[in-house]
Amino acid sequence: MAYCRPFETFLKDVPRCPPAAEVASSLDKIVHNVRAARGGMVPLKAGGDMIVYIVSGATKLIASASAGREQIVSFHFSGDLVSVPADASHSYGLCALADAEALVFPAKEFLELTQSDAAFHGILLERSLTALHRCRDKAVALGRKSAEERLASFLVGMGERIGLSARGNCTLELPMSRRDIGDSLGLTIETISRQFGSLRKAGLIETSGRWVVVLCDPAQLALRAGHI
Amino acid sequence: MAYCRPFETFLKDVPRCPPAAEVASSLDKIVHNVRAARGGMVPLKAGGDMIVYIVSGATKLIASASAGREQIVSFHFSGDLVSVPADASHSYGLCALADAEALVFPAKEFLELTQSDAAFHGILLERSLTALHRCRDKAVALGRKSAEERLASFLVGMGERIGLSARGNCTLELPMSRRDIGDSLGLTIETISRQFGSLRKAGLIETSGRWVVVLCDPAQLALRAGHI
DNA sequence: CGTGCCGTTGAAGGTTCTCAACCGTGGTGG
DNA sequence: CCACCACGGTTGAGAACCTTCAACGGCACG
Repeated sequence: MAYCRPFETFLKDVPRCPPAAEVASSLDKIVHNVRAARGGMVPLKAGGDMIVYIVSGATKLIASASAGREQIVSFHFSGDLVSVPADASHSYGLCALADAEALVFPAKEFLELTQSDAAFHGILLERSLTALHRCRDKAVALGRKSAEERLASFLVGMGERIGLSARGNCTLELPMSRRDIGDSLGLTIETISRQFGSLRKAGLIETSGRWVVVLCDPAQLALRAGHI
Repeated sequence: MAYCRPFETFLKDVPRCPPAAEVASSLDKIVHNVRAARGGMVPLKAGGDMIVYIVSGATKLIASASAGREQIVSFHFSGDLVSVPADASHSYGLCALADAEALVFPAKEFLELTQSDAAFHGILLERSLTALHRCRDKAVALGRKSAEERLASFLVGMGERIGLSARGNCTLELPMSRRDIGDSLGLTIETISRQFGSLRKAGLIETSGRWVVVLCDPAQLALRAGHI
């Protein structure tokens, strides 16, 4: 029964109110409980879109274009729900930034089984719209912003999602490498490094080691991010 | 009662099966029937996210970053459902490419009212996931692709959505200007023009006037688009 | 203490942007 | 009817930003 616990976390976390026992048990039948070590791919059964619930850890959703180029489409943390398409213009995969535990559902069955539960479906819709809005903001950054603006934008966004705010500043423990940040912002690691240096020199951030970043003035940083 | 017809189109087009009369009449109470002339903004009541159904015409969803830079996030044609967020990192607006007619719903009420209709909500979820997947593919293009690949990607995508296929080629009547294409691909009009020239010289497309593009070999074009 | 990975820094190069001029089309008015 | 203008698109030259290539530094691990 210990094997079951992540699924129970999922049931408690995602729907606003617990789904009918029947729905829960049907979902339990199609779920795959998986783990991935830091740097490894989250194993997704081939053949169809998947819905993945991140139980613990942190992950990146990677799209591969031709010629080995990789674009990180989004980062996901525990509690997030990710839709991973199988057939698209690019090939997608989910990769662990830190040791991760996830629940994998075939999307088609997942959506069919939850359809009877209006509240549950409502949550799914809400979450997918949030994901869409985030993806659009990312598209704006990739399409129209300079390297500095992209990094500022990234830091502000991460601050809002996983930062610890205190007295006007925000401390951030990034789970991803410079390379990951570059692959997410459409830039190279060198450019990321230089922009970190530039923001540091401007007094907007402080860094300590590879992972910790302090946003000294998030509002000012948001301005530099080109946000409205 | 003639005023009512777009709403009926919506009811017939969007849900797989007609919603309960009660749901339909509640939706009818919150809908705003709007029009926008070519080049004009689709009027959205301020104060909250909106869901817009495009009855006829063609539209672009624009995000404004600071300094007047504009990024076209997506194009939408008749039958499409668009979510327009009010509070985001950037300011969004819907603009008509051709004279357009649309139905505007406040998102919150729309989602609440349709929640009781499982099939309807299912469709909404499916459509928002499609939008998310398209947005991700766009993010890959903006983050990791050259100008030529972006344009090829755009043309292939438009071909799939609004092209007329015939004997291995695909004729496309674009409703948007070169500037719009540039704003969508994160490039300038000059670069768009040069890449059109380059694809024309390569024999992959033919153009006639401003609007008509023939994709001579869509498969080859998809290869140039850097698709997997 | 050596090794390997990640991050930083510097110099050269390339793709796209910016600026500018020119062309073709469609609409307007004399 | 045709000249004129406005607008969108095309083409060219130079500049800017980011990438590429390369070397170096620091931290973790064996």
